[in-house]
Amino acid sequence: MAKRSITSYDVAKAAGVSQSAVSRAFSPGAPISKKKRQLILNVAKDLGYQPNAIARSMSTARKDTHQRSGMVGVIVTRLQDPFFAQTIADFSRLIQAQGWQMLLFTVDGEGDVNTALNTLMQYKIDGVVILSAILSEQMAKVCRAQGIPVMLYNRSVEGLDVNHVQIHNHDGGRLAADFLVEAGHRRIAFIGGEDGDATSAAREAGFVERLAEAGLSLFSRESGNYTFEGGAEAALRLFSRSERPDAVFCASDVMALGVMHAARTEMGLEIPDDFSLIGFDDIPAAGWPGHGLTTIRQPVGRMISEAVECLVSNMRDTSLAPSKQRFEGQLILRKTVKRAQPG
Amino acid sequence: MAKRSITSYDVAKAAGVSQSAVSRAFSPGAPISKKKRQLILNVAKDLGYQPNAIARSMSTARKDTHQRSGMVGVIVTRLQDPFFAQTIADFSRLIQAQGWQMLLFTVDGEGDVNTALNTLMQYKIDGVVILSAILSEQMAKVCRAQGIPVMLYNRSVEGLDVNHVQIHNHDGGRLAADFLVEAGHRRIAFIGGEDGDATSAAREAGFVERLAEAGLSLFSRESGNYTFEGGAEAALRLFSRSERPDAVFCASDVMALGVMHAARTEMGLEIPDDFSLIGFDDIPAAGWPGHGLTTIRQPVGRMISEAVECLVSNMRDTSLAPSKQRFEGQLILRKTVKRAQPG
DNA sequence: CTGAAAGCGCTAACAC
DNA sequence: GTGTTAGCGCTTTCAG
Repeated sequence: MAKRSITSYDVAKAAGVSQSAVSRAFSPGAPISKKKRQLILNVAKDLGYQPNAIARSMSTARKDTHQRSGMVGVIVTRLQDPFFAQTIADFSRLIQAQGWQMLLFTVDGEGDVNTALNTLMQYKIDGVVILSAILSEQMAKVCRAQGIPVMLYNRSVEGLDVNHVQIHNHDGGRLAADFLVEAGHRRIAFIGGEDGDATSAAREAGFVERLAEAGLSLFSRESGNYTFEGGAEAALRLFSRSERPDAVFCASDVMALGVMHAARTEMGLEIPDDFSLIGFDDIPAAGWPGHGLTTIRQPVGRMISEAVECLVSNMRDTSLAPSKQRFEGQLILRKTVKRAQPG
Repeated sequence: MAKRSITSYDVAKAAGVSQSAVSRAFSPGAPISKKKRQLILNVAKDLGYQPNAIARSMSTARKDTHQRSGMVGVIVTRLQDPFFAQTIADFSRLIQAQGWQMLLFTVDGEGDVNTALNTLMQYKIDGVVILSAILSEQMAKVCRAQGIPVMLYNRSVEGLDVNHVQIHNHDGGRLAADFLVEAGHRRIAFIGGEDGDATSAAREAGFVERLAEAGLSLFSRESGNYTFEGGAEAALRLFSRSERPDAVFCASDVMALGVMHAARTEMGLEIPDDFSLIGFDDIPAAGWPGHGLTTIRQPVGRMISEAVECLVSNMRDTSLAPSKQRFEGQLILRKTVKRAQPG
């Protein structure tokens, strides 16, 4: 039932000027006298006029540079995960500050990314960031063809020429192993995320590599599906065997906290007295005093601003070459690792 | 540098049909023969053509029903908060399933809501949901005038004729008080969210009301700013006085967990032996075994589907009257409340 | 069922 | 500076 909304023509008529004058009044730097602009702005405010971003985007489509909609697409899995929630929150603030809107798409599996991307592209987004999901070579090509910069966050794809920023997962795994080995642990277990997940696999590979250098191999391994419950269940399995690990490294903090809670509450085990525990990410809950989880921190703030900065410059100048940034994880010492008892 | 993207004209030419045929091929139910549609769809796929949602939205603007952009705006504060993260995650999935896209706007203070709404309206969103923030009467009027349905989630505004779904905060507060009183507690404290926050105030009011019926008044109160750290600090203040509470009710789980961790780790207090604790929301971490936080659960799943359903029907038929839904919180018994020691 | 043509609201040449 | 005009890509009458 809504009546037709107010257009620049309505304002023009009311202000006694041409429609293009109204357009100019709303375009910073357009050739128009101060006085006339002010008049138009006033009339516009009275009428409650706001330029139609959709129409604006339509008409700028003409330029050879691709259509600027002012929207960037964001594709994300597991938004309810604290790590991603934080990431999205930060990203949202920064991209807004740069004058872009965020079109958010939640996907369940990695396969949905293509669909998501297709849908987003129909909205003529100026760029897209993909959180922890993979981009098919074919879609990468499509994006390039359309001049849409892509930012892969927390994931990289071999041989794909797109921007990415991510933590150095392999090194992070090494860091964890190094610390555990130096602390004298010998029966070291690993709990990974979803099976086949590249991030988890890279953390594991680095971890195992460093273990091998110390003459050790993985004592046991489980999958925890990147969830609290998954971590807890993995712990139960790990410690139900006759031979128990003396240290556990988890591919994410959420899983590590699952291990911790299960250990204390369901298995009557003390951390770090009965075994040492290391996580990955450094989510807020890891630092809660009662948890004190030792972990590998991802510098989320710096990573996100790098990602935004990079994406923005690519959107402003689509001819820029993709940049690939890797950040080093930092070992955060808290209370869940101690020197192994000899024997 | 991107070349002009593929339009319906390109497809028309390649398929040897008119442009309008292409349009019809992509509009379900449009008058076109099966054979021709199939041909066009094939050609389109070969060319990598996808209809331009922006342009589509432009041209449908003509109808007297308001412009359908296929986007709904979402305005949110504190996205990093687990409760909101869960809410957004659920909302995102449901609204996508209904065929809408989500334009997400993060605001810092309540004052920014107007700005956010204005920006979103420039994108001609079909509807908007506002999470835990207030809507000015003036903006409500503007939305109505433009035929944009508004859904207030987790907040209501007296005398404003817009949709809302929320938890019954007052009753939730009563529930908490009732349980504590029945358990024999007498020195009962409250930790609120941000000062002046209506949600927290309503929970407190219900809480205090039930206390009064038992002949009690609030033993003490603090503000915890809806954060973990705020809750922890509030606890420190609460227990540094000579007279200590025997029970604490927090306006949110995050704050309650702050209290719990501070109590155990920094104050050497046991829960529930030294005092009882109740939270509000029932976020995932509340149920973690080591926490076992007794709390008032918000049925997020049901609330969100109600919100989406309501918003969607309002978007499909803008003449619908606003609906106001209130859900009852549910007391979840876990391990942080016990009968008070006599004396 | 089909093609031609008229817009949706705006920006950006283009003349004055 | 300013008004006029031609599109941006699409949907939807309107004739046939």
